[in-house]
Order: sequence, then structure tokens, then C-alpha cells
Amino acid sequence: MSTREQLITSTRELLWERGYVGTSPKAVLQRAGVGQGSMYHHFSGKRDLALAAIRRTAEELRAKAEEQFTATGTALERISAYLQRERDVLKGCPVGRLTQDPDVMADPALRAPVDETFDWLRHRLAAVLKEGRDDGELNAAMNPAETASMVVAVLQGGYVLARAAHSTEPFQHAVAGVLGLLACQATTPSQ
Amino acid sequence: MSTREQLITSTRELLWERGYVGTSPKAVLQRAGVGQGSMYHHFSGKRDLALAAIRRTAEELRAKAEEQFTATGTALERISAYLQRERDVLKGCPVGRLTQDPDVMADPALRAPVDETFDWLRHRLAAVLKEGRDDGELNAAMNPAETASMVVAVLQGGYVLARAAHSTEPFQHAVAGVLGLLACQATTPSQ
DNA sequence: GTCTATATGTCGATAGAC
DNA sequence: GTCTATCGACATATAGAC
Repeated sequence: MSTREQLITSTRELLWERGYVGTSPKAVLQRAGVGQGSMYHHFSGKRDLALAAIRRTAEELRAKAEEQFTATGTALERISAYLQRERDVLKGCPVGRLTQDPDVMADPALRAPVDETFDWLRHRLAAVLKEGRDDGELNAAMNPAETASMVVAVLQGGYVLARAAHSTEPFQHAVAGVLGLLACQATTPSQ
Repeated sequence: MSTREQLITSTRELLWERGYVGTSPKAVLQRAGVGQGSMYHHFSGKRDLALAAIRRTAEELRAKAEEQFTATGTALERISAYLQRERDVLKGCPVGRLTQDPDVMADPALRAPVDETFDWLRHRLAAVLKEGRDDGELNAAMNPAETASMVVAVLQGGYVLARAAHSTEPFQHAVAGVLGLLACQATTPSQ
């Protein structure tokens, strides 16, 4: 991996673990195993490096989610697969985490990838839900946009509860809870 | 307000806005309008002051939630009132926010009030849901513990989405979405 | 391109005057 | 109790050698 890529990788890890405010250039350099000069050669500074890291993380998250959404199966099956896919629950969401960083939220360029990721996620999930509704799989009264926002919120909130408890249980419960309610929206029994 | 109380108040505000890592003693003192000596007289340091602030914030959150849970009305009405009560959505949850702070999560004493708050919230909501189920108001198949975790997760995740979008809309959608699904659990039509 | 040396400010805490 | 002075360490960036 090139020095530039190594710097981006280390920054992504540290942003996930400690956030923007809690991540120093020094810590990035130590983890990447390069000197200070390399960083200021490839990037103009901490902000510029974080921008590259955040964009990369957002791209990857979207690509991974799209895999679940375009898989085979009913709308409910795909959403269930998305919610239940393997996740590092106690580490939380590398994108959602950034919303708690005041310096990231205050900077339009740093916030943009975060905003776009959740906007995309909500619309993508709403499309899957609408598909299910139009196919007669889901209750006609179900509101796709609202339900999609709720599904994304359950994931993000599930991470919060899991971290607070130092346990994945609340996350699993929240996911099971939403899947239970969604199953009631199925016009044909899911079993 | 006493100097000690003023310090706790300023710390609570800054922890909410900037988190533990992003809050310096200097910033607390400036906001409180006191000198450095006052802080180290009343508290042993940043951690000790944060501990007092976090405990106070957790207490207040529980007291405010309990108001909604013990109000009059059906289980669904009380949960709906809790979800739709006035909130500073874009500021997020002052307790949930702390779960993204690595130094808070790594310190058992600082994490305890956060853990206890969400644990209490989930159990308290589960009790209200169970009550509604046992009274025949809600579907007998509804799992109170899972549904309670889901409701808390929707709130916490709603904050994340709202902050990412710089708009309360995703939060409102998520709440509307969960209320829509919960209404389907009512054994008698809610209208 | 990558390194080390250096600069300037802030962090978190201590010392001691009043 | 509250203040200012001071401390060693670290944050972020620049300079300049190789």
C-alpha cells in the first residue's frame, strides 16, 4: 500500500475510534508508520486528510449496503438481511459517529459525505419498501419514506445502546423489535 | 447560583456541545466566568467535574422521561407523547452523545450513568408496553423488551439522522414511522 | 518523497499569593 | 475560596536537510 493510502487507512481507523477532535496528526503518523513530512506532502493538513478518509469510508458503506439491497429475495428479506448482516456493533457506525463531532458538522465539506450517505440510505431503503408495497408484499398503508427513516434510525440508535451497555444485546433487541413490527406489515404471512 | 453549580452547568453545556474529549477546563472556566483555582478547589480535575456533570444530566433525563411514562392515557398514548415531546433535535441527546466519547466509555465511573440511564429507559418503556399488552390494548405477540429497545433506538438514531442532515425532518419521519407500526399493534383501531 | 528539527499555541494540573 | 503564575506535555504546522 502506498504511503498516501496508508495515511488514509490509519486516519479512517482513528476517526472511527476517537472521532475528529480526538485524532491528532501525530497519532495518525505513528499508526501509519511514516514521518510527519509525508503527511504534509500528500495532504495540506489534518482537515484535508480527514476529508479524504471520510469520503472513502462513506463510499465503502454505501457500496456494502447496496450489496444487500440488490440481492435476491423479497423486500422484507433484503431489509432483514441488511439489518442482520455481520457488524462490529460495539465499534458503532463509522459514518454515524461523525455526527457527534462538532468540528465535522460545522465544516460543510466534512459534513457533506455524512449527509449524502444517510440521505442515500434513506432513499434507497424507501425504494425497496415501496417496491414491496407496490408488489402487494407489504401493507398498502405503510409509508415508505417514514419507515425507511425509522429503519436507519434503529440501526444508528442500536449502536448507541450497545456502546452504552458494552453489550450487543440492546442492538439485537432493537433489530428484532423492528423486524417483528415489519413482519406485521406483510400481507402474506412470512412463514 | 454557587460557583460550584455554575461550573457543573457550564460543563454540562460543553459536554453536550463538544463531548468530553473536545471540552477543556479552560473553556469551562471561561463559560462559567471563574478562575482556574475555583475549579481545582471544588473538583479534583476535569474527570471529577465531568462525573458530576454527567450524573446530573442523567438524573434530569430520567426525571423528564418518567413524567411522560406516568401521565394519564393508554400505553400507546404515553409512548406517543414521549416520542413527540418537544426536543432540541439538532443538539441531540446529552446522554447518548457520550457513547461516542472513547474516554468516557473507557472509564467505568463516567460510563455508569450513561449505561444506567439507557438500561432504565428500556426497562421502563418495556413495562409500559407490557402493561398495554396485558390490558389487551396491544397485540399479545408483541415483545415488550424488544419493542422498548427499538423505541429508544429510534430516538437515538433519529438524532443522528437529524444532525447529519442539519434538519429535523428525518427525526420526525423516524418517529412517525415507528408510531405508524406501533398503531398496527393496537387490538382496537386507534382512530 | 520522506525525514528530523523547530515554532507557537493549548491541555490539564500545580503552586502559592490574597 | 478565588485568583494569577507557571509547568511539562502534546497539538498542529513550517522549515529545510537528504
